[in-house]
Formats: sequence, structure tokens, C-alpha cells
Amino acid sequence: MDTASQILDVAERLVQVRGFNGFSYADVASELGISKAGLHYHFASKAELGEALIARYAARFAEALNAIDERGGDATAKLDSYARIYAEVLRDRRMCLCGMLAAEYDTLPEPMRKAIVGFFDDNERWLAGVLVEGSDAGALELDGSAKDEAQTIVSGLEGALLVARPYGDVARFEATATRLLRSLARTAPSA
Amino acid sequence: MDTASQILDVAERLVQVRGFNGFSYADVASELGISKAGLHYHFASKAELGEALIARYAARFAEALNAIDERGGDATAKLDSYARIYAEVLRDRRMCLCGMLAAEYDTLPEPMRKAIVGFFDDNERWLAGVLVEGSDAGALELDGSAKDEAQTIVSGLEGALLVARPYGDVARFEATATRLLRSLARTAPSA
DNA sequence: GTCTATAACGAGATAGAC
DNA sequence: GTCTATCTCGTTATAGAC
Repeated sequence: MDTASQILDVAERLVQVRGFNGFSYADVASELGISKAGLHYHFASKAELGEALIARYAARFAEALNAIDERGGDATAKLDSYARIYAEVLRDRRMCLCGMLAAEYDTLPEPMRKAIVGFFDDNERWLAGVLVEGSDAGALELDGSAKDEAQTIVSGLEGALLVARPYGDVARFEATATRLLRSLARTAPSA
Repeated sequence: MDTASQILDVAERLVQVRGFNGFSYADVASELGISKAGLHYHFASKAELGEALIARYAARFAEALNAIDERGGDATAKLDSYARIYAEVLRDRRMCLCGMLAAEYDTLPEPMRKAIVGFFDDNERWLAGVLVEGSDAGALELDGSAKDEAQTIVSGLEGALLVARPYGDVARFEATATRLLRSLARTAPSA
């Protein structure tokens, strides 16, 4: 694999575990066995590295959502798959990259801020689509706008990651996620 | 007010806005117009300052919960008051102190870690009590254990703060919080 | 209790050789 | 593309005067 990708891999994990203000070029360099100057060749500044991290993470997330869409299934199944993405992140002892960066938001350069908000917007747009689809098909019973419910799902899952991580407890996350989805996007009574 | 309290006030806000790894003794000192050495007299190390911050924050939170209990009212009203505590934090453009520290958990010294988990445990214990009370009184309809629901409420509110902050949007938080409480702790049908 | 001064270290970043 | 060496600044923390 090319060096830039290796750098992104290591930096990504460090940000998800320690935060953007909790890791340094020296951490990445030593882990890859290269010099700090070598890193600066690929990513001139930490801010640029941060932008690249979000861009790649958001692209991967978008791919995962596409994969869910293409796999088919009803809205309930899609929501379960969505929550599973988060669960896998936690299984790696990581926070969602953009959830972590949201905490550090006030300390980040403007381009990173824009990208973080964009990530949440993308997720909520996709979720709202799934919710509408499920509502139209009669599989889900929405209470309130799909957009508001989508916001609540994103917030709820990010919060579940945030709180579950100190407990090191994936089951705790899964219980919360399941309850959240069942309560918010109730399966319509199969009348 | 005594210097130690002033230090805690400034440091608390800085942690809630920028994170524990996003502020320095110099920030606090310059804001108070004293020297860094002066800070070290009151809090020998940053770790000690961190412990004191959590201890005071948790104590204040516990007082607020006591005040809710003493004010009386049914479980639904108590849950609304609980959510309002979070809303006020956000109105100040802050994250919950322990929510912020939860994100940085892996970088923090052990005593701070213990105290963070203790904060969440305390909140969940109080919430579970309110939920049981509401369920017994027939005001709430729980689905699942009170402990699990309490976890979901804490996670949901912390996540709502986390995500709403980049948007600088208190209304967004309130919409999410209201939906969360209404969905999770449904008012029992007044049969 | 608070100061100045400084130690000791790590951060992000650059210059210039190879 | 990657290195060594270095710069500059910010960090936590301490020593010792007042």
C-alpha cells in the first residue's frame, strides 16, 4: 500500500481513539517507522491531514450506505445495518471519527469544521430517506418529521458510542442502539 | 471568591468548550491575570485539576438532581427538568464536562477515568429511580428495564449535545431531547 | 499566595542533503 | 520520497525570591 494511505490508516485510528488534539506527527511516524519530515511530505500540515482523514472517512461511510441500499431489504433491516456500522467501530475500541472531532470542534480549523457538519448532514439525509421509504411502505410508524427522527438517530448512536467507550462494553452500545431504533422507528402494527 | 474556585470556573469552561487536551495552564492564567506558577500552587498538576473539575461538576449535578426531587412533580416533569439541565449547558455553547472527557477518555489519567464513569453511573441510577417511580405510578410505560432505559437517555442526551454543538443550534438539541424522552418514556395512555 | 525565571520536553514545521 | 538536523514555540512543572 502507498505511504499516504498507511499514514491515513494510522492517523485515523489515533484520532478515533485519542482525538485530534491527542496525537502527534511523532506518534504516526514512529508507528510507521518513518520520520516526521516524511509525513510532512505527504501532508504538509496537521490541518491538511485532518481534512484528508474526514474526506476519506466520509467517502467510506457513503460507500457503506450505498452497499446497504443495494443489498435491498426493508427499512427496518437497513436501520439495523446502519447501527451495525457503529457497533463495528466500537468493537475496534474506537469512537466515530466525526463524533470525536465534533467534541473538539471549537479547536479545529474551518475546513475541518465544514467537513464534520457535512458528514452529519449526509448521514441524516440518508436516514431520512430510509425512514420515509419505510413509512411509505407501511413498515414504520414515524412520529414527527423524518428529518427530526434522523437527527435523533444520529445523535443517539453517537452518544451511545461516546458513553459506551469508557465502559469498554459493546453489549451496552448494542442494547442502547436496539432500544433507540425500536422506540424511534417503531415497526407499524401489522394490522 | 477564592482563587481556587475562580481557577475551577475558568478551567471548567475551557474543558467543556475545547477539551482537556485543548487548553493549557497558560490559558487559565492569562484569563485570570495571574501567573502559571500561581495555578500550580492551587493545583499541583493538570491531572489534579482535572480530578477537582470532575468532582465539583458531579457534586453540582447531584445537587441539581436533588433539587428536582425536592421540587416534586411526576416522573414526566422530572425527566423534562433533567433534559433542561443539558439544554442550559448547550446554551452556554458548552459540552457536558463528562461527555467531553468521555471522548478523551483514553488519554486521561486513571483517577479521572474512574470519576467519569462514576458520573454516568450516578446519572443512570437517578434516572432509573425516576423511571421506576413513573412506572409504578402508572404515568410512564417502560419497555425494558429501567436501567437500560436510563442508559439510553444519558447516551441520547450526551449525543444530542455532541452533535448539536457544531450546528450551534439549541433548538436542534431540544427537538432531539423531546423526541427522545417522548419515545423512550412514553406517557401511559390515561385509560 | 503569588511572582519571575527557567528547566525539560514535545509539538508542528522547514531546510537541504541524498 | 525519505532522511537528519534544526528552528520556534508552547507545554507542564519546579526553584526560589518576595
